[in-house]
Amino acid sequence: MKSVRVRFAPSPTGPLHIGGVRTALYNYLYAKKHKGAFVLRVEDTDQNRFVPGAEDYISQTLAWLGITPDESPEKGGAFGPYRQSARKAEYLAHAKRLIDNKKAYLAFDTPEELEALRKEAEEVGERFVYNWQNRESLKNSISLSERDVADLLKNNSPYVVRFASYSKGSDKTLSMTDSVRGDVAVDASLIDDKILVKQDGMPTYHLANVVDDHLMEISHVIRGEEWLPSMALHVLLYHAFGWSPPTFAHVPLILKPTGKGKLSKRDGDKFGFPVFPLRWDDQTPGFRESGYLPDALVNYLALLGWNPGGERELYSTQELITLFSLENINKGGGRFDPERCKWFNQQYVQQADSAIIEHALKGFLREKGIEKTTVDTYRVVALVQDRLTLLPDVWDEADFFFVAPSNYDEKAVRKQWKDETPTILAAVKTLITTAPNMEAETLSELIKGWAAENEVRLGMVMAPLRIALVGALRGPDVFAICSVLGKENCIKRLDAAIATV
RNA sequence: GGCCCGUUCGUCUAUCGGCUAGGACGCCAGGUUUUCAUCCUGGUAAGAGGGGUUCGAUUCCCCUACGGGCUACCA
Repeated sequence: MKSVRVRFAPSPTGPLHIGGVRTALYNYLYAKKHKGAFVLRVEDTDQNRFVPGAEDYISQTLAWLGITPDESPEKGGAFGPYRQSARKAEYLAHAKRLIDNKKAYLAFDTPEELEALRKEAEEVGERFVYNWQNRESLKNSISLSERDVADLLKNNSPYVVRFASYSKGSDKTLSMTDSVRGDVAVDASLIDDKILVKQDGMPTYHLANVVDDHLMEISHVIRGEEWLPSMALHVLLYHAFGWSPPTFAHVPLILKPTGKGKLSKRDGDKFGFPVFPLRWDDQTPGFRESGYLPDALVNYLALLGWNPGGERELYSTQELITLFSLENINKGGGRFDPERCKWFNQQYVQQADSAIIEHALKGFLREKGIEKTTVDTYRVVALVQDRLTLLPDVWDEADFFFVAPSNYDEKAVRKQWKDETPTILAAVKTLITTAPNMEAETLSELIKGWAAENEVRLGMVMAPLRIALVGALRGPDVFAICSVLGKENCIKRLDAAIATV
């Protein structure tokens, strides 16, 4: 049994899309499950669309998510180079091999000529297809005499290399198997003569992809559904080279939350959720900047389009590896559901090591210019962690620990602030001042005891106390807040509230 | 237009011929918390339509509808 080698092969044309992230994840899970290799190969054969920084973005994303490649441009490996631009000679040699075997040919038709033919066909309601039916009447090394071809080459006439995908007499039906979809049959005579080498001497995706997958000994090609239509072409190419094709698995697309089509950047802007893993180009924040935990994203993405069966929702990456299988990938496209994604994050944030939350909190303190504080951030985190969904929520939940209220929630005051409130708070202040310690339990007993003794309804104490300390009716247990705030802070805030409200 | 792929609650999904169609998100209601959130309990809601095959179809086959992808000297 051949060892498992899979690859993730993105083009560095911009930030990695969330669908691409999931494809990478499935590749990773499959590789790890079978103790195989996960290869990152950069497909930068289109010089026009190349975007600087995109490759770096891809590796950073994979690193952040913990789906790190075993072989990559950065890391190297036994099958390098891993950047297609560095493998040009390999592709040209293979193209030549095909030409020598009459499986490919030189085509001299200019883009303008082809455009004209397309237009012509369109006018009669048809489509121009460059294939076995007309290749002998077009300008190429099959139709032209050897002499004409030699002349054209001598004159440096630009040309491309085309694949003679189908020729008269070959088998028309091509039966293939896809691990996700099962048997797929295609009429080979309908496939056009795809360009293998462009005028600029660079290979197209199809050539480079097939050559590399073979040379890199890729056993399973797990890629997006958008490639399903070219599976037949690729299989034909493998045959033309005399190679046996790898196993294919085409994963469904990720669709926008509502409406039609694929998930796009606009959807994120519209609904207010990230669509890119990391921030790109100072634009909208990515999942990382929005406070998503990598494991949560991985968990959500894994289950969007794949399911091991059963009723569990939460899986560690290790469990995903153990359970993963190509056959359990769904056939239909799935909508990205921001709410559900958030729920996964909430689950992970609540289970997270509190140091992660504390780190986020300290980031906010730095950002707000709060250099030193008497408040213990560790204790704050313990109090607010289970109230968080996204990491930045920590500030919304804990801000009042570090910044005394500058105003008091009007509605709360109107409802809770009575004539006798200042007197009650003054008494509470005395109790806190003279308390033997600042344990929440001690304060609770002290204040509740005082209220009972003096026949003051507890509600008359608790709500105003909370308003005085927090500025509104929100937050964790009020005695816990007192405890973490410390004696001095409590007294200051009580004084301020009594004076201002 | 042509080719290919798909279709179970609003959304993600379980079911691999026996179903009172299960779980999760969301939403609604109740409880806990003298606040808010968390949390707990309950509720809401689905096999696109039509033909077959079968004792029996969500499950297998066909047609239609709808959705998606591809149709570049882009990947």
